[in-house]
Amino acid sequence: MPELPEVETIRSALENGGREGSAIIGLRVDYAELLWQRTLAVPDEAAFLTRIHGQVVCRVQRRAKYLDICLEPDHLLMHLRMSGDVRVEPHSAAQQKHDRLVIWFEGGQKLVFNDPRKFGRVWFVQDPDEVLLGLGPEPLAESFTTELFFARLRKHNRRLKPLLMDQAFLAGMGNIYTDEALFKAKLHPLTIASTLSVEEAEDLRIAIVTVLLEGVRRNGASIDWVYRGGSFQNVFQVYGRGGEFCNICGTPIARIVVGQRGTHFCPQCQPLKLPEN
DNA sequence: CACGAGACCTGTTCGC
DNA sequence: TGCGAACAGGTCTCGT
Repeated sequence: MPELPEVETIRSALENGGREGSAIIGLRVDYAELLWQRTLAVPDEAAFLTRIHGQVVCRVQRRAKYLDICLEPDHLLMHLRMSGDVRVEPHSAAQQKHDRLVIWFEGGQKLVFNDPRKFGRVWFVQDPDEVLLGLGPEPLAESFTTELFFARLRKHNRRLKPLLMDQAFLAGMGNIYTDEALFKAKLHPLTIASTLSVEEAEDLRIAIVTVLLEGVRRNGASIDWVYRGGSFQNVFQVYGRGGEFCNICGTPIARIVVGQRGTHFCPQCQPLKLPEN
């Protein structure tokens, strides 16, 4: 479930409390319980368990798809990868299948990292930059301007779909929002980035921001058994709609594989413009 | 530099 | 109904 809007939805719930009253600001860590070793990337388990005891949550931030739970003085960074999820519940709640890490707070609450596929990772570090340094621009930041985006696009002779999902190029886009943004910008996923005009770069930047903000507004997308109560899936234009008809022109939505990822687009609305000469 | 394949994992859905 | 194949919100590493 986790692209930028889904992670932002979780961040917001941890900071402000969702309808489940899941805010954790101000809570003090009693102890942590690591249920699957590989979930903790760094440091080693012993150091982690010792050092996190007594630390207090002061805020919860997000950078791209990373959740940054700011403790005093360290940071607990989480990446949900394909199937990770976070819950806040009373100590009395039963452990669930696929729970990988539990942070027990004083006062009766606990934070649980659950992840069926075990791809998710948690880092406990003093400086978040140790983990986040290689990330590209944050698409929802003021600094993500058309000028910046166009300049970066021009440097790559790569296809738009994999490039937009490259976290070093742009941080936070995943398979769903990339397909939806390319549809909104009327650009074929195989378009070579360096061939875009400034106008096309502007359209694409606006499409990316629009789609991400709509995702955040709808609390993300919920699909299949990985559910968090979002509703963005109800307004998908192309993602997961291969064979169905385009809402704009009625042409059947195509599904191809690009960079090992299912890629959905409308062949009519998003024609592939071959390079002149 | 750009790209494909394979790893890492479990669960659900599809096709015969 | 059953059973294996295909596929899933992500990222990393290796070989070409």
